[in-house]
Amino acid sequence: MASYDDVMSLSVRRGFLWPAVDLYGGFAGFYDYGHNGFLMRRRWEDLWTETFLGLSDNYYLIDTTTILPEAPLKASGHVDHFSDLLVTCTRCGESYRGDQLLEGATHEEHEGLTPAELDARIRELKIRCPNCKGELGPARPFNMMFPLDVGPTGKDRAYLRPETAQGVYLNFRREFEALRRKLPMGLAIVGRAYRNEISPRQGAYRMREFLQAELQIFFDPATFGAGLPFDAIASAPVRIAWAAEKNQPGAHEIFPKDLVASDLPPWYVYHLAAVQRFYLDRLRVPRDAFRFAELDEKERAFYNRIHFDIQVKQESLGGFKEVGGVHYRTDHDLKGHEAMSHAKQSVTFDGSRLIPHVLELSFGVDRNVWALLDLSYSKGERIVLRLPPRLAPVSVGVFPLVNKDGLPEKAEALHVSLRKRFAAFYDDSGSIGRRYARMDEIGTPFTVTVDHESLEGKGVTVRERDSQKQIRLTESELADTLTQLLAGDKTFGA
RNA sequence: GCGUGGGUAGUCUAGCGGUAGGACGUUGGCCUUCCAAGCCUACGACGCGGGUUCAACUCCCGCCCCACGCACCA
Repeated sequence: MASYDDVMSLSVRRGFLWPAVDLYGGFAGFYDYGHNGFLMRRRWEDLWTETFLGLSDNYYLIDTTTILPEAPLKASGHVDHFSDLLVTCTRCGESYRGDQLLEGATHEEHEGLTPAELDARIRELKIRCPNCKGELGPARPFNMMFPLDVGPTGKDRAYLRPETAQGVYLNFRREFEALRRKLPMGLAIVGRAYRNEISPRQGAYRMREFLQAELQIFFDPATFGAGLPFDAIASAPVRIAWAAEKNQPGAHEIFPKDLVASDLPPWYVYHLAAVQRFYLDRLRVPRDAFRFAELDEKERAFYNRIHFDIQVKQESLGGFKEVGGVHYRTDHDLKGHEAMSHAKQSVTFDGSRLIPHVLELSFGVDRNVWALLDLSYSKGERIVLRLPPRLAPVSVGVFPLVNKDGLPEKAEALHVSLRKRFAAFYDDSGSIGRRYARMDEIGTPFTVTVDHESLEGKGVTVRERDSQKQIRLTESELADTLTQLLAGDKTFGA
């Protein structure tokens, strides 16, 4: 059980994460990673990449610009749907979205109005503040995207990308050609995205600059399901909370075939199972702390036909919180870019001509890092970060038992040799217990101690973080055994 | 953005209109044969800006930042 302050305090103290620019009082919505946070994050990204690119031989990482001109973001719908006109009540100060006020009054859709047009309509319809009946102030544009003026004249309107996905869609045709016209084709980006959140909150949970890891899978809906090894996931139930239950704490355990029976496409269910396996098996998230939460039609974006959030239960954030999503975006994005750019996005594959559909596996990297810090945090006599070994910033700590009799020299030599294969860290400061405690706090799974017996060729001790138990290994077997322990191929003490 | 509460070393915290104290951590040393021991040593803070005052960390104003609630989160 970790409170928000527990996680943040450890993060700051041990070099994981802290508010950016705090020298100048901070900068809301922006966080910096320290040395351990960066290592842990990179290990998460590596594991993510290995897992999801591993779903197919035709899935790859690409990297695209973080600044996009206006046109593609108009095509994607972000310029119109990500920008709202806000109207503030002059009496009670409450703010409303202009289009929603008009819709409430006329039951018609109102999009693309200028601020002046909206003001005129509000006067015409005599709309008052729904909260206090006060007079409404002038409309002002609010854009969730950060606008930029590119070039010397500043006339080329551009934005920081609000999601990495568009970079993939813009490169679909190039990659389809370069990857020799095969479907399904997967293109992933791990990179930064930017949203001008109205009120950033809860540390790394809602930030204005954040990292996404997104895999866009392009496929033919007619054949995608048949090409997937559905049997491989059929026996494991998937944890689901339906839209109506999202404020309840639990989840149903539903077998894949029953999800298909409830109208989800087999290929969609297959990917839910793959995502769940990533969380439960690779990230070692406790089963009851993981679920998919369905979004109903009102909640999901207009282009998503099917949308389940990936949620992880975090004490520090007050329960199940979104860390990613599985989105069936249909052919919305490619169609939009075709219409705007006039560049054909349809392709011929297996004898049929189509604009591929897209399944997006989307993950907030910072949110995932935070969730793992939260879940790993355990506090007894001392704080222990029970990270999965793959994610720990340091894999092996190396210590001399005492600082005399040549033990430091021997331990340092061992450290130098272990460094070639592991993220190893040497420490001879303070007592041995203190050094174990320091390693526990950053989640180092194993520590090796050189003692007097080591000088006599009787090996070294290896301590396991979670059990605090020790075994003695000869120096010749040490490296291979550590490799097996870290990979989970061997159980400690066995 | 609105409301409530808050901001003192790296972390946690005491305090006062007049020299800012502690604990833990960190540094260096002594000691030490396995889990934050002990002794010595050193480093280290009043979020920012303005005002009142002989004097402001303390009172007043503005801003920034944080948590929580509301709103927002295509």
